[in-house]
Amino acid sequence: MTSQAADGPDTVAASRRSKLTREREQEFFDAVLDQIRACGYDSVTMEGVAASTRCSKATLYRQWRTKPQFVAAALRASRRTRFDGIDTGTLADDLREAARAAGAWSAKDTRLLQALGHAVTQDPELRTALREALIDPEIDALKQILRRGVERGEVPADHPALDYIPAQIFGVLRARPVLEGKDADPEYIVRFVEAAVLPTLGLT
Amino acid sequence: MTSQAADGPDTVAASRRSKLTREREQEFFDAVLDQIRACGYDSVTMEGVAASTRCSKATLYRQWRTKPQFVAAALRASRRTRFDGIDTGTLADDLREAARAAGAWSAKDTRLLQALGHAVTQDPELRTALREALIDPEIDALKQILRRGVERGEVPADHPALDYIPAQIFGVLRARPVLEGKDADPEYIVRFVEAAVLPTLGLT
DNA sequence: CCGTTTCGGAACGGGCACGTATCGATGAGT
DNA sequence: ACTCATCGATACGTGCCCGTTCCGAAACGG
Repeated sequence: MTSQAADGPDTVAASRRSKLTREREQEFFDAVLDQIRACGYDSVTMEGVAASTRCSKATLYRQWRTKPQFVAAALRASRRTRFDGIDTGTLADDLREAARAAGAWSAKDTRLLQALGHAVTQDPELRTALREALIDPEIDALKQILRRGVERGEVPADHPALDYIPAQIFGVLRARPVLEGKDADPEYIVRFVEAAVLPTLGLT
Repeated sequence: MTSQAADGPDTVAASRRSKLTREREQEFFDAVLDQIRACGYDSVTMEGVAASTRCSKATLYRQWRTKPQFVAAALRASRRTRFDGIDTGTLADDLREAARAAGAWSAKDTRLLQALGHAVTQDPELRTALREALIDPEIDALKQILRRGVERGEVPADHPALDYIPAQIFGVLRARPVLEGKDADPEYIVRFVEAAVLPTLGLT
């Protein structure tokens, strides 16, 4: 009893219209995202997710009306701040740190982005869910890093390359698997920042 | 008669095991690539292609055994050198020219790349067809531009940023639609090259 | 000019996945 | 201890698409 209450008293008391625990729900989300990474969005089936989590298809449809809504919920639940809260004091080190985080970040989420890349253009809800889960938080964090650098006077506010830096890092991250067939590891992306981004900004 | 012979006498005389003309074949290819851009790879159906080109499904299956093989053939047929043969004499202008070409290039082929992005990880034949049709030719042309610049002494051969330039341009090209929701037009990508790439290489 | 071949059209069998409905079992709340 | 909602399992109806097959019609080729 006491051990079960460790989940948090109000967690259960709070309006849970379902008997599924949060952990159980997260199993469904992990399963569907894993299958999307492996087989692509279209090839993922509710039946497959139900089978791999040993739950009933009916259960999934009771909680989420349809497959896109289910996937969107999974994305929203996996929303995490990954390289947020970086603040070393200098722009160069902040960017290096962000690059390192992005490199570690890359492997799984790049796959997810790739697999959802086209599905997202069809379903608006899926689109916003993906943006809010994987894209906007990181881009915003990056922009904040840059803004702090500008405020410290490390780089002029109207530096023409500033606007392109998020697209550059995101782009290179996603381009390497296509061009070289390897995932973009931290070493690769840090080296890129030091070789291309920092010199452009006049740092180092 | 004479006007029909304008197709080329040997074009017909050459071993065409099929009654389909090259132009007719290209209609099929254009149709399937258009549908892929519009609906994604998985959603494309042989029935849809047959209907939109007013041919029989049987005809498609007579020429190509299966859907991936058909799409791969379409990709191989659409293989074109886009920004090849650029040679202005200076590295900076070559890169500007390549950027302009890439910007015009982008709209349709970025969509195709996006739509095929995941399907390609499943089917090796599709993968090589896509690489040979859309990726390798452009990357090779870009590398040649850079190599000529090195040979002219405009940039040191061991410049650390050199290796990243193809990935940068490709990456930024594909990143903008995701981050900003607009296609990367020539103006955008040329501005990027001038703001970020050229300064990094020490070219003003 | 006539046989042969491939064309376009249509129907078919098979499989698969969506989303629904039914049914006993189980666990929570009173 | 009893009730009731939700669980997992399963079966079902529907629609879609693959790949095949059959059928005239039309176009080559000799």
